Amino acid sequence: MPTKHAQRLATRITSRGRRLTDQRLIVAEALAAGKEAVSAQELYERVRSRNPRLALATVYRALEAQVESGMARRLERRGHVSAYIACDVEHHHHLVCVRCQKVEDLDETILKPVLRGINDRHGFAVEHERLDFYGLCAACRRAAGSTDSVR
Amino acid sequence: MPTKHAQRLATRITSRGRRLTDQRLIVAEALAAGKEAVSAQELYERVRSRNPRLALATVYRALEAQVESGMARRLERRGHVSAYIACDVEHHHHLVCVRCQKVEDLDETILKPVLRGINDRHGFAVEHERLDFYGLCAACRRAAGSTDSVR
DNA sequence: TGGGCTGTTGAGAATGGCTCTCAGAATGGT
DNA sequence: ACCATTCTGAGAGCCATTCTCAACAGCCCA
Repeated sequence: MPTKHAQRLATRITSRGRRLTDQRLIVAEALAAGKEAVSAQELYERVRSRNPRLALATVYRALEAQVESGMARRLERRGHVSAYIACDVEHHHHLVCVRCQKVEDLDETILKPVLRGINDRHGFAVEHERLDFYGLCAACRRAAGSTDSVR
Repeated sequence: MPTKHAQRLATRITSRGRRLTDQRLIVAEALAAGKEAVSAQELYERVRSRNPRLALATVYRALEAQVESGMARRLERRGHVSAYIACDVEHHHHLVCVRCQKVEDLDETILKPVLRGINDRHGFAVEHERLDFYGLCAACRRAAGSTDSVR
C-alpha cells in the first residue's frame, strides 16, 4: 500500500528512464523525511536498521541519481563531505543566523537580477553557485538591539 | 633582494603573528602569480622543480594559513578537491569557470540590491557572505557553442 | 649575539569519503 | 514469461587531505 507521498517519489525517480527499485525509494523517503541536510553516511546509518542489506555504495548511487534528476541538492560540508537535501521545487539559498543558528530560505526572486547581471555584464553562464549569507536574523537583531543597517 | 611584491606578501603572512618562512613565501608567490584557481597538488607540482625539498603537506598548510589570514580564498572543485585563489583585498566574490578554471571578480554593484532585499524582506542583517558562482566564462561558452541563456 | 622557547617542516603513514569492480539479482518492455 | 539492460551488495581501491613526530628554523629577549 504505497502512500501518496511514495507514489510521487516513485514518479520522480523514474522520470528520467531510471528504474524503480526498493533501494531508491528507501533512500528518497529517508531523505525527504528530514528538513536538514544529511550526509550519505548519516543517511545510511539512519536507514540501516530497517534495511540491513542495503549497501553504502547504493546510498551514494541513489543520492547521486536524485541530484541528477533534480530531486535533491548536494551541499558541501566542512572536511570534504557532501550533504544532501531533498528539493521539492527549485533549489534555494539560505540565510544563516550566526547567533541562533536558525536557517531561513532566501527569497529567490531577489537573485534574478544578479544572475541576469552576471550573464549580461560578464558573459558568464552560471551553472551552480554557492551562496550563503551569515548574519543576524530579525529576532536576534531585535534582541541585540542592533540598529545597524545593511552595509 | 626581495621584490616589492614579496615584501607585501611577507607582511601579510606575518600579520597574524605567524612566522615568515621560505616555504610560505614560495607558496604565496606561486599562488599570487596565477589568475586562475589552483589545487594544492597543482601548486605543489608547479613549485616542486625549483624547490625539490618542499613537501606537499607544507603546501596544504601554507594555503590553509593564507585562507585563514584572508590572503586567499578556498573554492570547491568537482571531486572533492579544493582550489585556491589569491585575494588582493578583502572579500571579493568570484565567477569560477568550471572549464578553464579562470576566475573573474564579480562586479560588486550587482549585489547591492540583493543585500538591500535581504534586509527589507527578511529583516536579516548580513554580516558576511559566501558567494561564488560556478559556470562557463564567456570564452569557454563560445568554445562550447552554448547558446543557453541564464535560467 | 647567542640561547632557547615554540612554531614549522618533511616524509611518509594514516584517514576517510567516495568510487569501482563484478557476479548475481531485479526491472520493465515486448 | 523472456531477456536485454540496469541495479545492487560487498569489499577492495582510490586519492585528497591530515596526522605524527623528530629535526629544524624564526623570533624574542637578555
